[in-house]
Amino acid sequence: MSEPSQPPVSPQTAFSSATPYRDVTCGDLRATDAGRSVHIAGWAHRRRDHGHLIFLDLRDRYGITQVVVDADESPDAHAVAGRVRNEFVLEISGQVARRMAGKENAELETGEIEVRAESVQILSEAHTPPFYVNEPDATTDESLRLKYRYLDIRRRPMLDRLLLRSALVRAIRDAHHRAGFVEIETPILLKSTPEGARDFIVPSRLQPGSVYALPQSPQQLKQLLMVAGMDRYFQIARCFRDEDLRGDRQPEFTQLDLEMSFVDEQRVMDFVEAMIVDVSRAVVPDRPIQQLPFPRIDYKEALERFGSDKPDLRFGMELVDLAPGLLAAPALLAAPAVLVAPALPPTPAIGEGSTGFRVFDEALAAGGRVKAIVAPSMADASRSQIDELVEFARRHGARGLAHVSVAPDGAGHSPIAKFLGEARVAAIVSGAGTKPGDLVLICADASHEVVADVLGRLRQELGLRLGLADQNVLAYCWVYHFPMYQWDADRGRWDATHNPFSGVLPEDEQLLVTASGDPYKPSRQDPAGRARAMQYDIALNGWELGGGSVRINKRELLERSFALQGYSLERMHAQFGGILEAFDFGAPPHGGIAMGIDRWAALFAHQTNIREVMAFPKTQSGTDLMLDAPSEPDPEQYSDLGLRFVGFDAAESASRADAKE
RNA sequence: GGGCUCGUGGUGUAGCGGCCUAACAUGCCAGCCUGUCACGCUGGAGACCGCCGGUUCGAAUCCGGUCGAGCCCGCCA
Repeated sequence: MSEPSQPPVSPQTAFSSATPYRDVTCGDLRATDAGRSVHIAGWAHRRRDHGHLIFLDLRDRYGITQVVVDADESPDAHAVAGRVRNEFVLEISGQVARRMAGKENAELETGEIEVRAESVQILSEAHTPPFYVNEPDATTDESLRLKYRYLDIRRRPMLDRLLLRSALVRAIRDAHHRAGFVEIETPILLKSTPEGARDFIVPSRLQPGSVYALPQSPQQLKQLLMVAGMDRYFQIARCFRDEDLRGDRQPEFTQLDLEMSFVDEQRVMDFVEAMIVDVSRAVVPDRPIQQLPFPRIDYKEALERFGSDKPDLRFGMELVDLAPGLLAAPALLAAPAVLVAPALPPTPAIGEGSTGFRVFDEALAAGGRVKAIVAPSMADASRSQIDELVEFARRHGARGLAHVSVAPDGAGHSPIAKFLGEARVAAIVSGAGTKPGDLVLICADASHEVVADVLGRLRQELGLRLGLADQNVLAYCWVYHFPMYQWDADRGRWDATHNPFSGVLPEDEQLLVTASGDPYKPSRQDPAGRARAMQYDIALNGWELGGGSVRINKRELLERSFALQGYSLERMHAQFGGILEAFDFGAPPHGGIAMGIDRWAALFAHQTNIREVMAFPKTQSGTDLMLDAPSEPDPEQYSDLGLRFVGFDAAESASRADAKE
């Protein structure tokens, strides 16, 4: 084998920072350089004019160097320096000198020296910037920052985040090359896929009437690369989804996409985990990883304990099932040892018991749950704070949110105590594992999903609000064994929860059948609803960082799975013919993952918003304020494409027409 | 598609029915200043309060609409 593992190092690429305009950068000079004659260039960060003496702070990406212009030493340079304003681009030549004793600036890397200017040349003048380029901490309206992003990037915080992102991508590449992965680009002009997010569409000029779609991810292509025998592939891939934006979602974003052949779930997770550890240690060496190996949590357990499939493990506050204690309470007053054990899913034997509170009883009778989280030290929450939490719960589908506050003496107090009675309130206080001063927040609903979702979101929100999460810790965890499908009642079929090609756990393979016996007549009662996928998500500090699966590589199984998802054979071939045919030519077992680089970079940079780690992001309404995109196309562009612009919807067109009259 | 918040000199904020001929800080312009580093001192210019309409004797301030930005729900296999 003659596979080059490392590219040869060319001496030409060890490129010095010297250029015709400079010998050194603004971050290079130290005390040992005193006496050197240097050329240096950069932006005027700040000017301090003392009359005969002018100080210029010269800035570039690498640092800031103080330049002194003395009217006696160099009158010409002094005259030019008098005209300099902030953000002018300058080229300066002079002598490096140690600063006078006591005048060093410990804040600057170059603070021991200064450049005594012999000449100052203005390479480019500059308007007064629309915000403070030289005060990086000054709060600035984000739309201004986006409109003048090139100025925002001159500031240290944005610059540092882009450098961090560059380091992240580099570390990812290094880790993959070390493990024998091949980096391969896949097309941006692709074919539309019917499922999932809305596609961005690009009309074809050479095939009038046809369109390309931009990839939502290179999913099928990476599987084809496995069929092609590439064995280990990765890519830093740009992906596109035409959905509404959020702080953690942009219409175009970057994924680390990888796929491996001859693997099972464990093997993929093992590699990805090792890669993540390497990358984290390389990029943010000061941030401790909470637990190694990463916890691997079954999907059902994650919902049961944390109410989330991307739990933030930096703090506890796990969900507690109150039903057993409530139902048992009147008879025997407390059995906390049993109640604390959180993880096991089954609801207690219901039917005869009552909690005394109708809302709880109805939820349980309908097969639902009564669960709680304990908010530490929130017993003294004000009425309006509680109301806000109730409102939060309602917004996420709960009908309400009950609470019990624990007094200093350990007694529980609650507006619903009159229904529950003392014994049951005591059962909640002890069963939930409270301490005096805690607040128990209780959600009951006929739907376990609603209870989990509401309490999971409350947990995350309160965990951050109460400062329970260590901002420095990286708590990675795996969540795996997701259900294969969820029932789509509107369309009467099963939807892949993740990816239509995800494989089923071998022991659940026999569940991929319908109750009706006809594979093309799925129903809610199908055993398929219980099937678990070879699917795993990686979460970091409560964010979904990525997800993947081991794929189905057997044609027969793929057809069964697609049938459950409502695909006739014809439609399956129309949509996925290429990959299906490929599978007939020998597809190895394979699996992989895709991870959100933007989110990863944001978390590394302590940001809650991926725009902060993107050079040129779009606003929430999908516009680029700097370039003013999107914009109306030229009519000629339509005719080339065989398109005609029919305008906005009827109502809007009418109102526009009215406006013109 | 929906809910909430915000929009006042270049920037960040204050003002929230008459005291506003709109305040403060910073920036900008001019002058002075030989050791500053958020230099300092003196003086000056700069906003009709996002836009449109309404209520009122009177609107930056209240109401409606609209535009823009943000957060959230829906959406995001």
